[in-house]
Amino acid sequence: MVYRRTHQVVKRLAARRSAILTAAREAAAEQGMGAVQIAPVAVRANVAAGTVYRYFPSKADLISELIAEVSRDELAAIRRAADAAPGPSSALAAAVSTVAVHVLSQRKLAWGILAEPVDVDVTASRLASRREISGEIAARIDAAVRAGHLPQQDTALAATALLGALHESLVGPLAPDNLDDPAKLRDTVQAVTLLALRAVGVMDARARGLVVQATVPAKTLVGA
Amino acid sequence: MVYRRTHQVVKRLAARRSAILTAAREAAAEQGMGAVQIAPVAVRANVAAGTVYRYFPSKADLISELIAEVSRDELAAIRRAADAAPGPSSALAAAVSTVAVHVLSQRKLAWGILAEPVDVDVTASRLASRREISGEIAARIDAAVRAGHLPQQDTALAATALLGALHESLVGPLAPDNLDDPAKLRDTVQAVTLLALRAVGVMDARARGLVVQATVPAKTLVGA
DNA sequence: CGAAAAACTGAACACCTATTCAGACAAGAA
DNA sequence: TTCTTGTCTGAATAGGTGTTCAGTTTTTCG
Repeated sequence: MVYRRTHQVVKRLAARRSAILTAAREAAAEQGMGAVQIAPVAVRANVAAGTVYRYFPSKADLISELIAEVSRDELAAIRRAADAAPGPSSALAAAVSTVAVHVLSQRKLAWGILAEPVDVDVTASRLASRREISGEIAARIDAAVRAGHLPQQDTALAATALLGALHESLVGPLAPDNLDDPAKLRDTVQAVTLLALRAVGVMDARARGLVVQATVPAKTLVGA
Repeated sequence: MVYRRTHQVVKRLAARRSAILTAAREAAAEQGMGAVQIAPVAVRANVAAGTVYRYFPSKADLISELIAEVSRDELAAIRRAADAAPGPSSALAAAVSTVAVHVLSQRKLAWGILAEPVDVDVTASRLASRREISGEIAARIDAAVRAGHLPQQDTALAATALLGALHESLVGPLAPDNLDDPAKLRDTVQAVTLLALRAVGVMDARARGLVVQATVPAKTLVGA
């Protein structure tokens, strides 16, 4: 008489949950956060509207989890890129240009995660997301400072400022608009990376070198 | 039989319009854009809800005008500060630290104007506001470049990035929270101004000097 | 003053989408 | 198979706020 979830059911439940999240992510990536509405997302995920509520207590929770998921992916990418760099300064350069490239390649999604007005309260998860990414950048700046490559500074403030600069200039309302051209995109990534590195105190000449180093692998990856 | 507006009436109408805008601005400054709702604003301005619609076609128009108004004030302050500076580099420093001080002294309002989620569409006026301010900063960067104080660069992109850095680090969700302490506030303004100047290519040592110069008048003004 | 025009009022309306829930359906145990 | 528990459905509900508009007050002018 005890009803126990069979393995098959557990798998189906997980798949559904994931399908809903994916549907939400796709909607956000295609049309922005505004398009993440329960009914359309449910249709996209092949479930009824009510079903969504068996997996997420509320729309706010759904979006929060979406934000957390994207944020995890982003953080992992940043770490991978930075850890592969030869030293602290180029690790910082790699981290920054990774953020730039990612943000640019998913502009709608990035804007949605970061700043797009949403009708439900997602401040907490947005805050958490920023904390994670900013913390990682701060750690990289700190490493470069400790290595004597950068002047002493408030690394948390600097990291936040860098991210603000990247976001506003790349996905903000004043962002350049012809970034579909790969060459233009690369130039823009290099330009903002250069600004970021100089901001924390890398000398102009050295910064230019780091930027090129950090961008080349990105290019080859895209080409591969 | 032709009804013509008497001078007195014209004045009263203008006063009402202004009262409504002021009410909206106060609400935004105290509790954020979310508090700018027709009914409460009407109460604050001592009119009925319906009356608001005799002055503004829609809530979106009301908020748009609020944004434009604040933006005009801001732009004027930036120009004043920059024009009073002795040279292009210190004009840039003055412009940047003016933005920083203003944003910090009206944090809720700034956040509302810049990035707070609003239920109506205000993208157009936010865009215009950003364009104005960013254009002004870009012009100042350009002047410094032409004077040979800064390396050649995409000044529009740089200006946008600088503003993003200021906003995110000063009124974003990760902004430091104990900025009511004047000393801490001054340090923060100086820190972000320093980041901004270095970002566009000012040498560290020179940047530090400019920052101090640009911040001292601000301090004395506050004290006056 | 009295008529006409404008301005104002505020309660009622409209709209939109998240959320609910009673009934239908599927899956496990006996 | 049959009973029970779990899951799904989707139409109906709920709640909140921008907007309207018929009626009231104020203003102009002969």
